Amino acid sequence: MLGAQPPKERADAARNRRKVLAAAARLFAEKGVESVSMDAVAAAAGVGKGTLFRRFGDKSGLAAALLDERERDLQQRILSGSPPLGPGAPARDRLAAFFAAYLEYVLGHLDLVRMSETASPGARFRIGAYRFWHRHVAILLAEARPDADAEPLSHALLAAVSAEVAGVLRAEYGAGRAAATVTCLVESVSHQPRVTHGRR
Amino acid sequence: MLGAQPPKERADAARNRRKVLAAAARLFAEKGVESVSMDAVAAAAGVGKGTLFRRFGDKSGLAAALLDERERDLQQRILSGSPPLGPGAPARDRLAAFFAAYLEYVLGHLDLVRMSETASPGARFRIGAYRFWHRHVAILLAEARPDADAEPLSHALLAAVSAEVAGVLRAEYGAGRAAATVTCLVESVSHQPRVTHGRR
DNA sequence: CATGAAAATGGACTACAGTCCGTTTGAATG
DNA sequence: CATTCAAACGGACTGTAGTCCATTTTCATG
Repeated sequence: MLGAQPPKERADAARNRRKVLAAAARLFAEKGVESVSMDAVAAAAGVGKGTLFRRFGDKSGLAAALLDERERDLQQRILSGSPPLGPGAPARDRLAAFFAAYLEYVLGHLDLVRMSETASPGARFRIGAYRFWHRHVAILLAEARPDADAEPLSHALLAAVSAEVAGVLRAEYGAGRAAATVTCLVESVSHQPRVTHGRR
Repeated sequence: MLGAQPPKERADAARNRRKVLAAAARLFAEKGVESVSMDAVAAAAGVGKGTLFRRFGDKSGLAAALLDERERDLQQRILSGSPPLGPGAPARDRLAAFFAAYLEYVLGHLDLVRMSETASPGARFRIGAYRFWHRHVAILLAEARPDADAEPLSHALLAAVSAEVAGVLRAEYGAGRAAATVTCLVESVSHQPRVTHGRR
């Protein structure tokens, strides 16, 4: 009953998907993500434009597909790696570890991630991977700060490590201060507030 | 020595600027910001496309120009209004007040602000107004949390009230929880952390 | 292996942002 | 008022994202 739920992929489709991903990876590496047009990718891959868009939806989808492997790696380390990134450590520590690792991931593929987040408006929140990060953070946050509204707060924290923001932080202050800032933010939020009994 | 530093604006330029802003405001209100093209604005204003772009740079510039008045109002309330938004209140309270007011401003003009932030990549951080908000937050933060790196942290906090994030927060959780979340975030960050002497 | 329907293909087509440059206009000067 | 030239103008032009649909390919079935 389990198994190949998605009703298979036709042979020509698989072949073309590989051709496109290979061509896109090469072109992006050569000329930079920004300056490669979808026409150029289609031409280099030897497929029609329609094929390209049918398969990947838009430019952000193509970028997301290229990031997929790296993403899965980080997801695995979260789900079953060693603490504090993986299970076993206190929620606060796991949050800090996740944000540090995620920031490193984003900065390591900045242009691709930016493209995957900004090609179409709101793209960031529709990507499957974002749901995963959001869920992960929300669960940890609910544990570390049971008094807070974990789901929306998770969006708010993740905003600080979007490609645009992470890129500006590194460009203006350097990778070290960027990382320290994210850590500071996350630690500030993941501690229970002092009780503010009585006086305002 | 003070005064008209910018060497004046020619009469035709001023006339056209007014025509464009009026036409854009009308069209945006009628059809929604997203679905109005720059061609349509130029046609409705009765000016050429070149004029439109010469004056406003790009679509995000046009949106920013339309927001200008509302923005100045908020800036005035911050610089010389009554506390806690204006001067006089403790930094922590001013931060909370600013973020609440800014969130309300963003949500009140969501489409325009989104356009001003996302029309071109990185547009958000180049807009003059962003510099103002960033500076304001950084100064207050430096006072409330002298141990933190205020400038980058200010970017990180402002990320939570970008049009994209604010829009998602309201769409998914409603305006009330969105506001509470931003307040929670800001209050968490603007309190000195407990000293974590010794362990870990 | 023949067949036929669903899936995939490719490239012409549309719509839009943004550029370029020859022409027009405003206003400062004598 | 005539002259002059920098500033502003406008619309044709370019490059790109994304759509559409007539044609081709795959593969399950008999």
